[in-house]
Amino acid sequence: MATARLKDLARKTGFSISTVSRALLGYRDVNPKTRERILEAARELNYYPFQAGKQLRSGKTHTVGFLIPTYGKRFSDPFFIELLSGIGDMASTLDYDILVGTSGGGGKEIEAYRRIVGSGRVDGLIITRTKINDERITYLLETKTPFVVLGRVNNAPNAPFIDIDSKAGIKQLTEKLIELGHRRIALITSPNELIFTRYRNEGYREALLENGIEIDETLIAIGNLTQESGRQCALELLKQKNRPTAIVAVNDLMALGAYSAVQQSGLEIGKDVSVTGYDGISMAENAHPPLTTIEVPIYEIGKRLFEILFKIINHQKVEHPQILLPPKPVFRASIGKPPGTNNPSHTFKTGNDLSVGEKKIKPKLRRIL
Amino acid sequence: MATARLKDLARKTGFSISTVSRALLGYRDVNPKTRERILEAARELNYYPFQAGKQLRSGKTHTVGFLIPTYGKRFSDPFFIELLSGIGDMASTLDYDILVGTSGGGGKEIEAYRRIVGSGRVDGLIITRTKINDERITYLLETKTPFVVLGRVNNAPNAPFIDIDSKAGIKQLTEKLIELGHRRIALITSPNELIFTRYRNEGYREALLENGIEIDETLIAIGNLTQESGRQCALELLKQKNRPTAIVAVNDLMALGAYSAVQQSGLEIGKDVSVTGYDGISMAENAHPPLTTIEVPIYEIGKRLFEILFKIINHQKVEHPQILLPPKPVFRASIGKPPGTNNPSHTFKTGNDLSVGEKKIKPKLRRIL
DNA sequence: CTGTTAGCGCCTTCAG
DNA sequence: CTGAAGGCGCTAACAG
Repeated sequence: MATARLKDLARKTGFSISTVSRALLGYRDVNPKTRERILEAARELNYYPFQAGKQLRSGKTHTVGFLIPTYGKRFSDPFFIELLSGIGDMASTLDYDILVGTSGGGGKEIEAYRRIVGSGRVDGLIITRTKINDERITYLLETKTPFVVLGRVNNAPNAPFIDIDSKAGIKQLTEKLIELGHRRIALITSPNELIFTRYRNEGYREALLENGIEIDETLIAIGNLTQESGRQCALELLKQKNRPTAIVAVNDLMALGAYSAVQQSGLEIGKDVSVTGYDGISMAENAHPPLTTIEVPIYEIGKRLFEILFKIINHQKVEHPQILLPPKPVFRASIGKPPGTNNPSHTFKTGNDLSVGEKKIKPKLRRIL
Repeated sequence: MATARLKDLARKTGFSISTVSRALLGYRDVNPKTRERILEAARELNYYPFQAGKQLRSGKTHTVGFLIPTYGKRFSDPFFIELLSGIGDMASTLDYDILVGTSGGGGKEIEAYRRIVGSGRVDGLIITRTKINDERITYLLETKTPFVVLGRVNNAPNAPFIDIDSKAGIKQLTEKLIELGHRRIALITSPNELIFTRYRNEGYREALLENGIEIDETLIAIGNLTQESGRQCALELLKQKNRPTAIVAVNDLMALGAYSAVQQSGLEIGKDVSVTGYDGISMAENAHPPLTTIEVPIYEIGKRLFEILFKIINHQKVEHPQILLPPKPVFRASIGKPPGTNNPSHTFKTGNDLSVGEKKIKPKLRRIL
């Protein structure tokens, strides 16, 4: 019952190992009857080509690597499972596998990359959470290892990537808050070394400055992207005597953490304090009130990231190696006019999406019928 | 700049390939000076043994497999990222990698297992979301592939596993609701074919029956473990004229979905409707109000699952191959007395854990001082 | 159309 | 203490 190998198929069918191999690979110089018998035997014995042998010959692993970035031990952004699902589904469609690793406790992250690439375990890598002058990128370029980035990098102008224009995204959310009448708008942002922090901070700053609002550094808190850190940052922000009436968080998890802080402080989201996030994880939609955020089609992006990487690995031409998608803000009940405004505070109805990035025409037509 | 191989080290140091190999593996029959020179060269050239070559010789992949169970495309239970982090951290400590796959769209799940095992890509597997008479288990037993299960199986009495006694867990939560005065307690459960559904349903049924409450089948809804399905199940349940005053969901994600439904219906969680979950994901703690649930130390369990699998793979003795952990209920503000009771409805304070599984003595002492 | 042969990188006898 | 040789499973060039 041990797993079948070419040898076994050869013995069983009476042909040589190489004929068996050729038949299975679909070479044309094999007698159709022979091929049929061999395929039959392969099915019967549940044959799957032994990967290591194949790799040794071909140099291909049919595997791509993805290292889960971890900030501390209880890292659990659902974002990554969706990303992984997207990558995984497309990978399995194209008959690839995914090697997943973690930076593994205290070990240096780059070391994990060196090991995986150096030992020839993958044909390419998908990189996320890029940092300023990211050493992983430098290493992959040096070793000519194919890779694709979710997000952007600053040390490789030609690196293939997919990203959302998050500067524009955060800017739009901030502008919406300003439009609603907010002036004291806080920002819960991410560590400075992360590339995307730059873009998101910039969006916030631009929105304020263009509307004549001065940047108040005491309204800016730096979290580590976890829900708990969002809660703590928000608690600090709300402690101030002249507390903010709105909080812009750079990811949904921290925004949801801010929810806790607001409610814990006896305040109401969307009324006393408006909150926005970024990512569009499903928890955002189902939160109470539903969270205003930027929808990121992360499952789809995962698929497309893999497609790009696949093409690079197989030396196919990549039509668009650098994709910057427009942000898709979704305004929900987590934002409203600041307290002290006459008008009804809830501008957006619970559970009702008002997507800007997407044109929704169908519903209107339906109503007419 | 191509990756260094034994050949390169041999050329560089002037020794033969086999001497280099032995030096690197720490064999004692190598001249210390020789070894030093070889190790030096290895460091310099950034040598990592080529995995495929090693595997071909040794039969070991130093890799374990984990297939993400997907119910539909937007599956995103944060539970799995934490599990994966635990597995991954322990794996990297013991110098193993993880091969992750998805069932990949419509493809049969078992096919993915056959391919991964058949092609010799892994030394063992971690299995989750087991079904009744799970065919994966049958297959792994047949092929003598090492595996370990998160949860239990019904078709392999000796299969190594780690599980929480979820029957007892759900029972404790249900009993607590009964104790608070609830009589119409609904259940949002999972598909029947999942093994754990049995245990959790049983806990619910036992709690009711032992307290003289009849099972009302109209109070039982079956979801698919996603937040959205929890919301829909709860909506159905709350539509009834004689609506339930409490909802027991078999996982946190569905419980949080129920939150939406309750609030959408203009009701208040913990007051009009009590809700409990299961898993203890971080979103449960940060929800509003915080969710009563069973804490599952999933990161730790991931680590221990890998340890067990590691031992099985390496033919080490496993002291406790079957581990059933006691449930650890955490009562939070999502539950209270049913409406119409005189006493104040909020028995549990927001954000204050009242863990039963854990003895908390320190706080009391602190108060005395 | 089919079989023989060589070699990918590694480890491990076996000789010396 | 060191080197030569064989073979894990697979593919591809070559011979017939």
